[in-house]
Amino acid sequence: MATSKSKQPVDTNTEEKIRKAARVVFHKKGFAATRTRDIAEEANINLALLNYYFRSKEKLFELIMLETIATFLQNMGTIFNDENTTLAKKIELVAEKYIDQLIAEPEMPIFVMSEVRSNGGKILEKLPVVNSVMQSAFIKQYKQAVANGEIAVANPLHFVMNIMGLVVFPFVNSPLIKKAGKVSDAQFTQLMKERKKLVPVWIQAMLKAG
Amino acid sequence: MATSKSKQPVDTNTEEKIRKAARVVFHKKGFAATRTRDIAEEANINLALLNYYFRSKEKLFELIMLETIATFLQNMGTIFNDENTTLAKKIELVAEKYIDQLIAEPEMPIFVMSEVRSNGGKILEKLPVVNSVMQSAFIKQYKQAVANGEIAVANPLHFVMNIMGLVVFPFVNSPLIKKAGKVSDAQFTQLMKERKKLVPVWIQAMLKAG
DNA sequence: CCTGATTTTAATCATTTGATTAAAAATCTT
DNA sequence: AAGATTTTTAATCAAATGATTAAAATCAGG
Repeated sequence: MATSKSKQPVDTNTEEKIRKAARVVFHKKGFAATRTRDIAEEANINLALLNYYFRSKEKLFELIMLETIATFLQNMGTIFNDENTTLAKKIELVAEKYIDQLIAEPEMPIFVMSEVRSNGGKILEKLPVVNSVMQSAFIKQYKQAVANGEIAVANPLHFVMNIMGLVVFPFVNSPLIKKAGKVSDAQFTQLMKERKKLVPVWIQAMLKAG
Repeated sequence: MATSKSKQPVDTNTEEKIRKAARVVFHKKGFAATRTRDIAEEANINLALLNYYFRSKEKLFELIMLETIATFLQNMGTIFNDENTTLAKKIELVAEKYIDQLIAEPEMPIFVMSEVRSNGGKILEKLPVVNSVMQSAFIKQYKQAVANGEIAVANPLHFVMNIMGLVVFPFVNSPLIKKAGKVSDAQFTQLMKERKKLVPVWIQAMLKAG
């Protein structure tokens, strides 16, 4: 039976190699379009080892999916729930950190969104964190600002959708944007870096309008 | 051989029934997760008829995909290229019509985005329209406004990404938003209707900031 | 180095799935 | 209505794919 306390060097640890390969392939092609043979090839291992270490394609997939979402939520959660930063500062931090993360791993959101869809949203049940988003310090500060008359649109959901939309959408549609805008990969990355500063400014302008 | 000039009533036209079923199933599950048997079942036809009328799953899929994108581009294209409306009016119209369209067919964008991804963007080659987006009246008016000093951010790509992001993102992430925001389907639709008025206001506020 | 446990491999299964075929049924033409 | 054409059906194929198995190779402890 496979355990995680192997004594081999990390880069030759088979279990780890498979997990990393699975992450790459699943992120790129999604669950249905991925064949276990694709993962085996990416990991340079015998196909049977995939089942030896992870039982099934489904199990391996669920592991990768939960790992992917958890990493993301963890990063954002620390920003959202910091009691010592202002709302404006949180917006800056979210835009900056999130865009950095997406530059490093641009396929993440479309992967998650696609699978949540085909999954009928059932995966979200396994993520209790989702339920506490609206109780975060971030949202409390927003509501306070609304009460103070500093913000025009009362519903914080619009606010969250706006930030996420401005940050995530370009990455999810990068092929279209590159094609329509005649933009190279490097230029696209440059545009995204610009948005790290622009999104907070835009969000502030939106908060006063509405 | 199948022709399109059948004399049967439309709702019993087999070719049409298959196309509509294929649209439903492909939109919901994507290419890879869709089995031709799913489509046959949805259309209530014998499996072999799918190949009889459309040759292959790939051919049928490409038809649905191009049809889906073309319908969308056509609707947006008429708004974008109307010489007789102001930039502000175009923004209002795009938000309103696009959101209406997405309320009616919320799976459309995630379907297109997923497949463009797994396709490596090759489908975009078959859509020459994509290349002319940046030559639309919409973009010309934007550049003019920048020249007049009415708009702070010079690059119209940011502008397009912002509108699309604000409009499309909520639909693409509706399962997450409904779960995290504890929002029912009806409430979600109501939120989207609110955004028809809000998005143009926000965009105007953003244009002045920057 | 021997022995038992663990890991890896090659071969093979069983099922799923896209597609085809030949015959039957329905429709059209004259 | 007869004969030809088109459409539909049931059965089946072949390839792809997730998974298993039994044997071989490797490793760890004594």
